[in-house]
Amino acid sequence: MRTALVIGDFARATHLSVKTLRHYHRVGLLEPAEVDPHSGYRYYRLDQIPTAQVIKRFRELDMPLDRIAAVLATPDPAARNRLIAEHLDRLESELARTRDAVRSLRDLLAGTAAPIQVGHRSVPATPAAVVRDEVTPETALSWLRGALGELSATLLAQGLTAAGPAGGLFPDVIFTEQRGEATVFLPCDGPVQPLGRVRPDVVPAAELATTLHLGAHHDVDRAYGALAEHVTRHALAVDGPLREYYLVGPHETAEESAWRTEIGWPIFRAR
Amino acid sequence: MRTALVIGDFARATHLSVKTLRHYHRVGLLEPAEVDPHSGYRYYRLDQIPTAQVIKRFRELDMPLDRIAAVLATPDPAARNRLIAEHLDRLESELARTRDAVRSLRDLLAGTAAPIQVGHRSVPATPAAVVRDEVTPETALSWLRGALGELSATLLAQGLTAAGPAGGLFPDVIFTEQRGEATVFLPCDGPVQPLGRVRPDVVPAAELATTLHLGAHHDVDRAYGALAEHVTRHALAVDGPLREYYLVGPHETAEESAWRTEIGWPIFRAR
DNA sequence: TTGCTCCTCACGTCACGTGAGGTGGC
DNA sequence: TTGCTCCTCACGTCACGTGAGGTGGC
Repeated sequence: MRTALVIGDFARATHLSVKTLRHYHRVGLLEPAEVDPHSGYRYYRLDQIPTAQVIKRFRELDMPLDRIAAVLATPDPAARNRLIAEHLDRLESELARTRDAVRSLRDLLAGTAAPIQVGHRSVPATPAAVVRDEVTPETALSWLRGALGELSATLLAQGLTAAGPAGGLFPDVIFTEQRGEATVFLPCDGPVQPLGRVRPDVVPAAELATTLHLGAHHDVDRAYGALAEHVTRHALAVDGPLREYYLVGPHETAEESAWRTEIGWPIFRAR
Repeated sequence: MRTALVIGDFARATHLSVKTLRHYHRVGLLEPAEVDPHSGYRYYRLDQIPTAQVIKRFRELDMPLDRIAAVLATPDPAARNRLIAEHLDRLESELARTRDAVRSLRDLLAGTAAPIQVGHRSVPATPAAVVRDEVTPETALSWLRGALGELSATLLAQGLTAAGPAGGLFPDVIFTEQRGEATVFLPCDGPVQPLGRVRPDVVPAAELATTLHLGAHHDVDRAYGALAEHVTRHALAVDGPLREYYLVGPHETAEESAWRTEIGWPIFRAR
């Protein structure tokens, strides 16, 4: 009992604030070794200091409290390391995103970005293999990567050939509501058999205002902005999903700077 | 009027959600060009798209909304760039912090960190030049840097010589309440004249449990934990500010890995 | 006229911090 | 006994998201 620490002592020992320690108790992340049932005083043991330090490190890495709890509750070191590695991966991709955002911000502010060319194009109805799923803007990119991979693999397995570049359909609600049902498709020269998430379907014909976006996908909003401006200025707006064609995409190369994406915005039929 | 966009169109054009746009209106960050007084409908102009894109980029860099508003309200490009550079600096130091935390976490989990040696030491009352300020754990390090610089410069200017390593006094409340009045001191061989934040004072004598912390300051909590454990286990605890001596510190080298800090925890007089 | 889009309002989320008002331990 | 430390409870912060209930525009 002489080695029990009241909350203030434990705060000094761990550099976690008293408020934080109470919060961790409330949510069950770090329970005091003993709580006086009368006074409510929390008592911590010395051997809880290392646990508190580990929690503190995870928080410095912005790991959510429930994930920290999950890590601490995982006794198997391999499974535990997997959870940690996952988080470090997430951190790293966030870091990459930050780097991209810095570069993109510099471009925007410097006004050095190339002006965006808008053209018009008619696409016919096209038989294709498709994957359809509920996505959010954050999950969209990795979902796209996986779905494109699955489509290519399925066509290959069924002896079919791609009859054009892969593409995607994104209904408005994805942008206004931050989630909705997106479609990726890969046109093919014969009917695909349903397998996994892959289904046969026909991508509808469309009249599109288009622009070509070069490089990584994270700053396509400039292309979208340019199309929106064009379509509005010329009073061409019409309902329908936004469309992307992956001329060079994640299924061809991991080198994002080499990607070429055609963005299409639905418009009135030109003639 | 034909070029006005309702909120959903503007969301599609900018990839900001409708909820987000309403929020930005509420807080005054991005006001619609027009609001119908009857229906409350928000109308945006095409030339607001670039502004929205800039805001989006800043948000991807986690800049707080009020700072973004400040940047947008700053017409002078130089002042504007200063605000942005400031934020990028903050980002960078956070990045460094993250890297440190990853390394430190690995050490903790691997258990490869060297065991921490605790000793006892008696320090006499010492005349010194001091700077005292309200600090929080986050601001502590940069405050320390500045105050140490000011102390060295002031002694030099007054023809005085440091009579020992610089140090700091940190009362309990800084750790339990996340803020409090800290003191940095630099012992000197004569009475310093008050100048700037610098005052003469006497650093009180103390009996200390001590340990030597090598390297950057961010993982001193391991040293604190070890001292807390030692002091508790041997029932030596006594009230008083925690103490640090910067044997090699930020005023000598910017290379954090070279820093040597003695951490002192007040204890009962040994004899 | 239908139904889609827009509106407001109140509340939720996450990880705490703030502060009031009060009790307990040495 | 004093005063410091502890307690709970309710509310605030930040940047939105959720969802109910209702109106407006084409």
